[in-house]
Amino acid sequence: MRIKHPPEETIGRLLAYLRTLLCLQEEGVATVSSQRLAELCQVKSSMVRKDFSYFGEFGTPGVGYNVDEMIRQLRKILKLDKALKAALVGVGNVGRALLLYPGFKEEGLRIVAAFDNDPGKIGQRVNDLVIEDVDALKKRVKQKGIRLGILATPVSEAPNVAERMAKAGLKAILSFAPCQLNMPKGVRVQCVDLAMEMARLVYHL
Amino acid sequence: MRIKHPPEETIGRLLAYLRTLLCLQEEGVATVSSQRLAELCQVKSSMVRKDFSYFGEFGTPGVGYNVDEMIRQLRKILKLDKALKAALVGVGNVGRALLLYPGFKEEGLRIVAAFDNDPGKIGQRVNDLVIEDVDALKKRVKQKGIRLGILATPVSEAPNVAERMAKAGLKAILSFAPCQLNMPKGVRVQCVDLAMEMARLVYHL
DNA sequence: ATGTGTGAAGAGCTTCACAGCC
DNA sequence: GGCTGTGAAGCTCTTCACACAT
Repeated sequence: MRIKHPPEETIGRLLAYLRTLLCLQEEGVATVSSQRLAELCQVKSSMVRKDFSYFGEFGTPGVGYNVDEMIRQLRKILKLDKALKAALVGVGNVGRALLLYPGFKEEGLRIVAAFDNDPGKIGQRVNDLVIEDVDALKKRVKQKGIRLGILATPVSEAPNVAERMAKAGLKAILSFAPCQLNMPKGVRVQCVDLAMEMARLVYHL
Repeated sequence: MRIKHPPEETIGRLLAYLRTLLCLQEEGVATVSSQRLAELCQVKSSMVRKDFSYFGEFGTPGVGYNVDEMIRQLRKILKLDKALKAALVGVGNVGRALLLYPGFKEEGLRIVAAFDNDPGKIGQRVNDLVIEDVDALKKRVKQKGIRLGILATPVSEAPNVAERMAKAGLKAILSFAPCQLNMPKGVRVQCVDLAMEMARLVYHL
């Protein structure tokens, strides 16, 4: 293996495995079999082994996987082994929640700058960060070497803001605006549409 | 067609089509071809037609799809044609943002009750809603006929709270806690893991 | 001419099943 | 005995290509 690139779904599952392995580590578990890990993540054991196999051979036949080692490997594979800086644009309710969200830290992610265009918000402090004018975005991105962006403005401004973020040099954008954003090639967008997730659930009722 | 159930991916795309059709409607567009709609949603036109074909024949050869009619049909297919009530548990930063989130209304979703276990929060008003004690969850769910739940507590409490939500009679739960939740059969869980979405983006950098 | 609906082909993902290793 | 790694089979989803409708 290792020649063929893994399916996108594999990446999602590797993240789930990592989350679970961190729990096991906390409980003091030293090794885990693909079967046990699969149970905990609600997938098939062959799936776990296949997912891992895209990146190498990490297990010991007859024993399983070493928890500490596997965590290290997954962090490396998922590029979560070094801290990453992100810039947030749009400090409304969602933006504020993201600034205060504790979950990012655990994955080595830090929001190091926040922007808005509302003069009433500019200058305010949230969680050790001073909200700046969006006009300062490009400068800060360059200065701090930021590569990740989080877009949390209303839909009406999203396409416009997204373009500015791309022009500022951000290479990947996590968008909370429920709309299509067409970006220049080389800039990746991931959309989190809360109403859509909710609606998906409704469909299955 | 119509015998085979559609892939899960189709549901996600139908929601995207609906979002786009609503934009077109606002712009006063009367009809749209699968090709145009596909462009706007960044998929192939055959995909659009196939997705629709799982549920019936909605288009006119040589013309395309009537925007108003298609919106009506999609709302019906996705069960978004009647208002749905949801209960929120955990009014922290994320929970508060969700209570104030405007996007739900457009899909006919309304959060009609909010709960927390922090005595300091119980009794507070957020957006016309008084935060109640979690102990009142079951009673309110029954009383108001709520079927959807939103879980926005810290991870440490999530499994516990999820169980209470299931026992209270909620049939589907949207969880913002980054952890696996095993629910009794018949209760569906959809997890929105913000750090995971972010990490997925990092991987592709 | 233009555009839908769909069977069939193609691509991609998951599961099986077993050889090989501890 | 127990478990991993993986080719091959099986399955699902997507794309093609064309008959048919306006």
